[in-house]
Amino acid sequence: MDETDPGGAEQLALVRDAVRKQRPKRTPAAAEQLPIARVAVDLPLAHLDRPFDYLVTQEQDESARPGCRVRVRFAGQLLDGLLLDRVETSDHAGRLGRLERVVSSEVVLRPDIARLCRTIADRYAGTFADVARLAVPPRHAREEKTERDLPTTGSLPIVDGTPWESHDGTARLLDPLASGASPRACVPTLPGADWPTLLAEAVLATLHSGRGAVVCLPDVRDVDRLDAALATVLGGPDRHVVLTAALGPQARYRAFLALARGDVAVAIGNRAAAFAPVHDVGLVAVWDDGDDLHAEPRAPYPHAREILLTRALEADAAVLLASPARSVEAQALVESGWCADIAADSDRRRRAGPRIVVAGASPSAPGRDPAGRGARLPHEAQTVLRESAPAGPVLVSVPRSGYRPALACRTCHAPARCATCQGPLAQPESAAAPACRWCGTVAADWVCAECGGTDLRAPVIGERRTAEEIGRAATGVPVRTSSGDRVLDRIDDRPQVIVATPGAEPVADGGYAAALILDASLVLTRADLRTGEEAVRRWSHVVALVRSAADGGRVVLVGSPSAPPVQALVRSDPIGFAARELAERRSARLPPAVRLATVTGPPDEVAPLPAESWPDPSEVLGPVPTDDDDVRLVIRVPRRLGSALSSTLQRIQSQRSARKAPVLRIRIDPYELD
DNA sequence: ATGACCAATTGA
DNA sequence: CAATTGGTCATG
Repeated sequence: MDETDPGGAEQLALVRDAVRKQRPKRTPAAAEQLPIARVAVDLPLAHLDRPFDYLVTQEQDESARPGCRVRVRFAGQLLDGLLLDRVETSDHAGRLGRLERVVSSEVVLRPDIARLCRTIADRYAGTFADVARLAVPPRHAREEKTERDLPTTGSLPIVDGTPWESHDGTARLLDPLASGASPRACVPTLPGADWPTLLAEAVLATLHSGRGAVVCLPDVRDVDRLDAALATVLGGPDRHVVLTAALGPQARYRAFLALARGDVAVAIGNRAAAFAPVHDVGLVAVWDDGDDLHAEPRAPYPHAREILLTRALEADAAVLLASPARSVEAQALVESGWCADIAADSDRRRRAGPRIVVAGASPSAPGRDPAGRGARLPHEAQTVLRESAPAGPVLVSVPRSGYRPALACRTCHAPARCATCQGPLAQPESAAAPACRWCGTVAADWVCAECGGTDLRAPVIGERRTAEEIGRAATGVPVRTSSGDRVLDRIDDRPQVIVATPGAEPVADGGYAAALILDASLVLTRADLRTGEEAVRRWSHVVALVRSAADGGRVVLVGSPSAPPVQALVRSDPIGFAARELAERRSARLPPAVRLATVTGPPDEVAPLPAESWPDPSEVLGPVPTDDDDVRLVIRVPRRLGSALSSTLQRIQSQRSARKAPVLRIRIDPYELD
């Protein structure tokens, strides 16, 4: 550079000036108090599942609150993050980057919920980011700008507690809840019980202690019923919010914010509500915890019951598991002494329910022989249908929807397959021709691939075809169906027959005069771990909708009288059944008696896993092929080693993700094992 | 994931 | 000898 050139020196000075002006922006003054932000960065990688520290600038000091959303630069790219905490010093040796941006100062992940996410991630061998995604709904900026709703004022209604009297729950649950204690109870609801009011009263009692409540229910219809009951019991619709994915992003975020801001203290919803940011939660409740809808289908597949039980432990809240049946998991909690069993004695149970009888049907050939003893609708069932119909609605429960949902060869009984794609054939409507359920091709001139037969039979009858059959038998009474996407919610007291699939039964205003449970044998032939438990659960829901025997209520179950699930229903003993199931799980070493994990992935990836250092003692089974080209490994350990098993699996995922190996699917205590 | 770095392998 | 590929490491 020529020193005699004044212009050049001037330019250089200008450049230096510009550089100096930029400097303070790159390393701005850090906040005076708690200048370090611990951030959970939204990364899909298991080996980076830990907080990272960033500097909070003075300008960000106000808005960078623990629990808020931030943007950070991580490994060169801009990523979303959740600010977990503000601290004075960092353990990190290197230079810290600054928070790129505080997205909003709205607190969406309080420290207590963050801790819950961490516990659940660890339990299910997943990552914090995956669980936090379940706990924090997507942001809707417009909702954040809307004015804060004023918290509902005015005094709470008095706890009436009427439905709890008959459940022996006033002194054991309602009173402790109202006085600020945290009882834990498993409650089998009585047939005919007004369960939405029962749950709403427990919520009201909790509110009286100055605490909030979270209730998870399996499907939207159950949520709607509790929603209505809460509006009545709490003296208005504003003391609780509904939180389901079905709400749509804006309404969901509005409900979420009302809870997060402390404007509302009660959250109800499906499994998505388990992480609801209710302040000072005093009660967590689950309706019908045995319903598989409570199991989250996204990784790491947590179960709403387990999330809420964990939350109750961490927040010292009360627990209420209510259901007309009893899950094996709930029974295990009762037998371990962790949960009180608030059950009416079996005598009172029987008196509350309808008279239940079993009508025999041949389990080998349901649907055949329409007149004889093996008939799908045997004589006893037809008699009850005819006698009860004038007294009110009759519910007919069938396990399958559709018309003829499965077809087989009349000669050799082989399942009928599509000539084009080998898919299963079904007859979708009364007038329709058989067609493939996979590709839709109409099977015009079907020929059995096994024996050359040309006639089809239906080993399984759906709800539509059943309605058609019953329409012929019960003349003069309207027959309607309720299933799948055409669900009836409520029906009135007039004589009518409702053919419904499990979970789609409408509530009858004055209770059903009678119910027929068809194809019980068909349901019980499935060789699944949960077959019996699931059958008792579904049938118990049907029984709960029927009038008591004193009011003429009757139930006919068509199936084998000797099958244990049928016995449990007839004797009104879902608890005894759950206890026996649990004993069987113990001797078969299956959950919940043990902790079990499945690892699924490509054969080459799963093959080296049996040599891993699993907790001791443990059992490693497989790998065995699954439906697709993957294989599955099963590892089981005693319950006390459950967390050791999870951390081993977490370590395996971390090591794999660090060397860019494909992630394996890991499930802890899966709902079913195929 | 993304990028940096290093070492081994491959090709002209 | 350069170019390419593959493994390891760190990311605040």
